[in-house]
Amino acid sequence: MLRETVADLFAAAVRSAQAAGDLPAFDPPAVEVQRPRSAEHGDFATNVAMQLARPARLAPLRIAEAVARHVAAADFVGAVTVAPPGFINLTLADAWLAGQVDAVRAAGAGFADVDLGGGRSLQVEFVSANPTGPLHVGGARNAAIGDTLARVLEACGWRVQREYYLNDAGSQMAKFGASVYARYCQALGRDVPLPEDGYPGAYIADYAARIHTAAGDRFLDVEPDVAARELGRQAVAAVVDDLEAVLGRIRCRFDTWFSEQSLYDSGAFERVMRDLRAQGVTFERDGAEWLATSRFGGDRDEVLVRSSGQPGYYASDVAYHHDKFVVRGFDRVVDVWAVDHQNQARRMPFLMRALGLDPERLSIVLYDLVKVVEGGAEVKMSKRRGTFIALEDVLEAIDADAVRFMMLTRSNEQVIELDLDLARQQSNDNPVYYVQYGHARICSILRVAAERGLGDFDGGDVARLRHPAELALVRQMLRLSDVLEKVAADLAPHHLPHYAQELARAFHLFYHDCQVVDPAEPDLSRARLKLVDAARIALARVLDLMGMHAPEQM
RNA sequence: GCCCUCGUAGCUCAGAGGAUAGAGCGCCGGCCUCCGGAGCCGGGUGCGCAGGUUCGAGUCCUGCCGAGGGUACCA
Repeated sequence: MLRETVADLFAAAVRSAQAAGDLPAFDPPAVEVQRPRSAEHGDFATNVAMQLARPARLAPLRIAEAVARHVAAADFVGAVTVAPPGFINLTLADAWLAGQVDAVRAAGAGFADVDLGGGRSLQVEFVSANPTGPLHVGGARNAAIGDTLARVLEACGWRVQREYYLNDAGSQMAKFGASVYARYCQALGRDVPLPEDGYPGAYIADYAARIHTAAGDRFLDVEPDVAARELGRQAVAAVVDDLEAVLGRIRCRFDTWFSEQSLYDSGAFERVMRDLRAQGVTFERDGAEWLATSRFGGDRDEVLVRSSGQPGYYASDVAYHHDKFVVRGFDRVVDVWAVDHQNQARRMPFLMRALGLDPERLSIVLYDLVKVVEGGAEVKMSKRRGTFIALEDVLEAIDADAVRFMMLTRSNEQVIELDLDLARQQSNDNPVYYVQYGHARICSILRVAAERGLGDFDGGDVARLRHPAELALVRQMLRLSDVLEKVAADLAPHHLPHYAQELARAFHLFYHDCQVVDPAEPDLSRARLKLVDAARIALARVLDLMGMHAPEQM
């Protein structure tokens, strides 16, 4: 926001310099504004003079000086300077910065909101792990990414719906049902072997036992195929209950749990197929029905209906995304998938075009795997093999906020290595506590202030805030909007925890340098209490956007 | 084989084509008669290798090396 204002200011300065004859006339390029790494270089910098050197045929430094002279006065502009090889640096005005403390407090819970979505609808579909067993830690990464993106996109003005796609159709489901059926029968003394390619995990027996408790042994008399299907259905319902519970523990909630099977039951799939056939983008080959994705940019065609008559997995993707965009009419959809779906992700744009939809409306967030190490060896995770680390078990050892922070801090493309032994040992070192401690410390200061007769500081005059540490803290708070824009634009939530640490650091530094509550200096105290209160708002906002608690005490 | 991602400090990781590449952990040494020491300060020649593009490359391109993932009428 502020960044754009600064860019506009520089762009106007370029035009003004041209109008005054200080620069030759030419079409100026878009002005790029960056945040300098070093504080000596001010709050914002532009390289526009370097970019102009060629068209203007002048030395960058000369151009920079000319543009800098034409930067209009504004309340937020403190100083405009020029530095070799041609940077124009802008420093925010101290008085304006101090004034932002009141602005932050006025904004309250909506602080740093930035309207990019304009109220348009957006669906974030995430987790969507197969409902055939407990959620493993990789699912926690998906959950942290998806939920945080949903929160950030809401803060960015999108009307967000959160969805979990239940893969409750197809062959995996049949194997799951057969596995539950086998365990159910075994528990009741019948020797029904686990299917060859069934699920070997011990939890299958738990679900069988739960169904037995609820429904008794009546499925023993039901024809096995029918019983397996029904037990599968009931087990999925139980799994979903468990998923909802464990996801709730890491503060993820879903608006809808969308059943894949419903696409077939409702006839939605057949309707989409009819549309595609009518458009002539399907064809028969080798007894299967294909979608001619190669006509839409794909390097191959995709099977919709297998020669067996069963729909392939691509069929579900087609029908499901048709439902999202055409039936339900989302303006945008963000799907959060693990990197092992990279091929599927690559094909999505072709699917969109085949449906007559703009591929830009669909974003796929691919994140890399969570590699779990325990006892010095990697634990290969596979539900089908029955070996995996359940999120639930991790949460026994590590606090939910710490788990989220860990999952969020790495960029999506990084493999996360989770050493369980190390994590258990070091969970108190998790940086989330540094951020939360800042928040708790502020709350403590506010309590002390009230005890010492400074509980009402609304009349404090922020103009008294001039200390470098005070202004540095304000500067950090004001960055949050930029961070949100960045997270939303790149669908990269990892910027948030990094920013949170910097914000907390700015607060701790300020706290170290400046006495907040000082009855001998009531006016200064009231001004600083306002600043501290604003910092509380900012810290609470960041923590909430990451789905973490902002404790008043620790 | 082909495709995708990654390779930055002892370890785990940030880094919006710009200025002197940062943080956490670990290690060493300091800091409160005062609002929470889960804090603060100091201690460091690390961008896998080789070319290229650019006024400027950790960042973009090519090749190589190393790690992971993907390459079905499986989901």
